[in-house]
Amino acid sequence: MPPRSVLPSRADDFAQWYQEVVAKAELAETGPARGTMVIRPYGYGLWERIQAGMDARIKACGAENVYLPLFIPESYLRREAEHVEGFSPELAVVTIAGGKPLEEPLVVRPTSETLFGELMAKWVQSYRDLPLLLNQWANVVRWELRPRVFLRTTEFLWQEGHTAHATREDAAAYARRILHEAYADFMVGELAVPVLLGVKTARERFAGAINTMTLEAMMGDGRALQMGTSHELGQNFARAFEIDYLDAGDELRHCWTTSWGTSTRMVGGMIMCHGDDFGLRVPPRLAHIQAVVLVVRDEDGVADEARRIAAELEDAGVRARVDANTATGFGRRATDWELKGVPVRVEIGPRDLAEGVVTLVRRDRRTKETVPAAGVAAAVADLLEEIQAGLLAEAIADRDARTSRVTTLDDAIEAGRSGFARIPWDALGDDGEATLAEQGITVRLLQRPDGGVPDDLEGPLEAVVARAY
RNA sequence: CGGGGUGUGGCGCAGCUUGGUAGCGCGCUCCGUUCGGGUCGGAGAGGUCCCCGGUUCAAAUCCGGGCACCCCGACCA
Repeated sequence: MPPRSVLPSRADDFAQWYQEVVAKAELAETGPARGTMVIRPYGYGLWERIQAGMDARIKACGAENVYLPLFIPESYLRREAEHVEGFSPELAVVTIAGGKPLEEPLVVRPTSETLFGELMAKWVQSYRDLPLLLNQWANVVRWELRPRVFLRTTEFLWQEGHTAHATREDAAAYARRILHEAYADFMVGELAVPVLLGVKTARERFAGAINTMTLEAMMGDGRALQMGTSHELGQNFARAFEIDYLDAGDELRHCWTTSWGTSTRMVGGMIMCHGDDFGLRVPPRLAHIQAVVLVVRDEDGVADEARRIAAELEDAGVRARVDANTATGFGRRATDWELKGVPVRVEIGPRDLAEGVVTLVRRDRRTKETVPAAGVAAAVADLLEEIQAGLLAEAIADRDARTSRVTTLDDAIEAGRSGFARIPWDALGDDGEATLAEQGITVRLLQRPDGGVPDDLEGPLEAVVARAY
């Protein structure tokens, strides 16, 4: 008998579906304070994998990790006019400490450009100190109007990179390097989320940046999610914080800085991109448990055999776990692992043991297959690769099926309600963008017609418009 | 801020119109049974009915005031 679906139909209410999956898969729950989130052990396991994968790529791009304070003097934020204007509505500010009103309020960091600016100004003296490539893993706070678990929480975990360069070209190249080699590489390669890369319009640009680049993914309901950003900050912060250096000709010059970030939102994006009505589908390369060996009933040494198989899987490089908790019914456990999205289940019972076989179940298609117990480790390893590639292919096909090419504003509004619409930027422009916004549709990014990331806004550009989370 | 809605065991809810011993499902504990896709039966534990005040013999229920939260719209990684 097939299990009843534990989730509401996706067509009913995707946001509700998402909340249900997050709660039932034991990833996270709402925290005690408004808009905050408690990440549960299973959810944190996924986050740790994301963090490790991203950290390795960032380091490969030459950046080093640092840790800066949580509190920022309010005056720091004021130094860059656009920056403070952009963030002031969503700041949490400490005005009392030690039982007394503070002389200067402390802002709980919403992002750390100002703090990095202050410190970089001290650390950079000469062109020999450049480029200065820094990264920080930290929590930040933004008092958003409408929080959503993983996607937009009041407090969230992220990495924020901050760099200083001698020239505009060097800064621009580095911001793009992070975009491609760290962010896109990880999201496509491990999360199996096919992101579109491009630049933001002036309207959507980061507060204080001269150029904002983005990675946009399509969720299972056709809405867009920004999975990460990389900003060129020009000399705005260098001027405000006096991040200056002496060049080889003894001339004092402002640096060119960048900042870039990705967050726990990636967990949410992964869930909403791949999840189905039976719960999560975690891409194998990301999964902290890639295969669970499920003991149907512990008779005739089934549990011992399960442990042996798990050890064999580990030897083959598969992150495996044994579920011998037979006090809980088999159906219950099977459904729980399915809900958690573990890519492969190896089920073994007395009958299998007697016949020298196991039952292999792949989560992505929910299909079962009986295979000899002898070669199961190699079979699982192969299957994981196949599932990884399959999830990406499925996500690409789904996105492309929901992407239309249009040439008029009306068609863009229509198509943007349920998916992505590509429209020549000339046909839209600032006015068209404003009209779209009234309909709840935004320009997610601008691209070259061939999908490339533009270096400037000259020449032909295509806008991708959609509803966003 | 605008528009809707809800506060009742851990979670999800009914009861309120028409006042009269506080209930149901899930979860939890114990016993038995079942175990190859969320077994079944039985016995239990667990509640200031959001808060304050009023009406009444009697308030989860009616009246007044307050508080909190959720959903939809504008914001964001």
